[in-house]
Amino acid sequence: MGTLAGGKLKLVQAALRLITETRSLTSLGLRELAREAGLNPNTFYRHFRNLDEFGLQVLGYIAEDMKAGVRQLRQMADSSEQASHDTVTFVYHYFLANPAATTVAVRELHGPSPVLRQALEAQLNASAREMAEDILERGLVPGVEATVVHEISHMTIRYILFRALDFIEKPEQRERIQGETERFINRQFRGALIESLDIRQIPALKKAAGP
Amino acid sequence: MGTLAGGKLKLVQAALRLITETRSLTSLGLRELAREAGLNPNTFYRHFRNLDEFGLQVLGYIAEDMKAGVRQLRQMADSSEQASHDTVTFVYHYFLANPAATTVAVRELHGPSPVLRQALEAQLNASAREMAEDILERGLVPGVEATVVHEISHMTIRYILFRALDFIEKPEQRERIQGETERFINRQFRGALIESLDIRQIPALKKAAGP
DNA sequence: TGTACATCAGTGAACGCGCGTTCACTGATGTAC
DNA sequence: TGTACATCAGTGAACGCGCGTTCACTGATGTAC
Repeated sequence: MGTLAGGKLKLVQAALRLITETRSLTSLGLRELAREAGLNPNTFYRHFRNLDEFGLQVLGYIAEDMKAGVRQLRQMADSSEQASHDTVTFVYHYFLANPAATTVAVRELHGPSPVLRQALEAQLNASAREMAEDILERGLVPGVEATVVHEISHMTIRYILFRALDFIEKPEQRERIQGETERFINRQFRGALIESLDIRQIPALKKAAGP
Repeated sequence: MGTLAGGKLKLVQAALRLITETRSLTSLGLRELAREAGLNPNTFYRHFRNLDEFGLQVLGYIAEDMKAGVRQLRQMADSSEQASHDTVTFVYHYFLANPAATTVAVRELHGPSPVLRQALEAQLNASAREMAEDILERGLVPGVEATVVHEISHMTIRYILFRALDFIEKPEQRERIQGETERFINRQFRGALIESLDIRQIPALKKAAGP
């Protein structure tokens, strides 16, 4: 929030309240938002020029919140071996605590508004970069090139995000989803490790993994 | 198509024409569809009870089409080492040739209609199962357990799908996206291969990959 | 082969509704002198 | 410290529009006897 106050804040919060399992940010109407915020429809125009501008503000609000989450994450997970487990646990708990923000991100990343898509993409890329730099600084995966770490981070961020909806909506599958996500990450990095080695050092892999 | 004819077919085709970069299946209106199909709005009700039922029919239409594509895919890619490259090439070319169908799938998989989400999920699961069985029958990844092959297939299908939109919309990035997808698949299977080995056989991996 | 009837795709007019947007207005808060 | 004015968030009424839906009707095709 920070810079947001008064009616502006009320409208943004109304959006987060209205976004549920079956609603996306883009589908919210001006009158609907004003109603939920307890304001006159016209008041919307005092703060935003149109619904696209409003969407961007909501995204900004969410991004700020997520950055705080990431900063918090950086301080824990100091054991190398448990890093992926801890990270995944943390991120999914964050999603669970912020279902509206998460739903917005998932829906709009492939949604119909190019403006919002682009803004979200930029935010995800920033998160991926941060994650990669963190991994590199800590030396969590020695032997894997920096560009590859960045590529895998990029994939991982997106993978986690698009499993987040199921994680939120289907409690009975949470354990399974979390396990799959951890295996996903570990396989990516281990697979990358092999790529970087001279494969002929490892007889058992020769046949299957190719040159 | 097959069972579809006349006005029913016209409406479904109108939907595929209307779905572009900025429109999703759920966002189409009854009057809009009828207009595009050159029919009276009421004619819609002669064929569908409501828009949800219509959406399911469109999904069915698309699924039939995709199944034909998969059957075609099964007949090629007989070289083990080139399997992932060939498959990825084929699938992305299919997406490029059917942009509307692809866009529908991506958007609605995380879209606002639970009915459509569930239907799409079932179709993706079926595709993943088929892919896994194909890999197992051909013995493309010896040493990886069947359940793991299924899990990776499941992930791969989703990964490819959600990169499909970028692939379609950003021609200058196609080569990069395809390369990343191939590396994604190879890393998954190679990572899985290591998991299944006794890690102490491979000194170079000991430190990094953990117990 | 002809007649009577049912089925079915499609039409045109009309409905009530919620939407985004505009206009003129109010009252509170801040600023200049 | 007081007065005059500008700025700003919020209001209420009204607009035109496209939407989903209903009704009564038409004409073609299929079916029974």
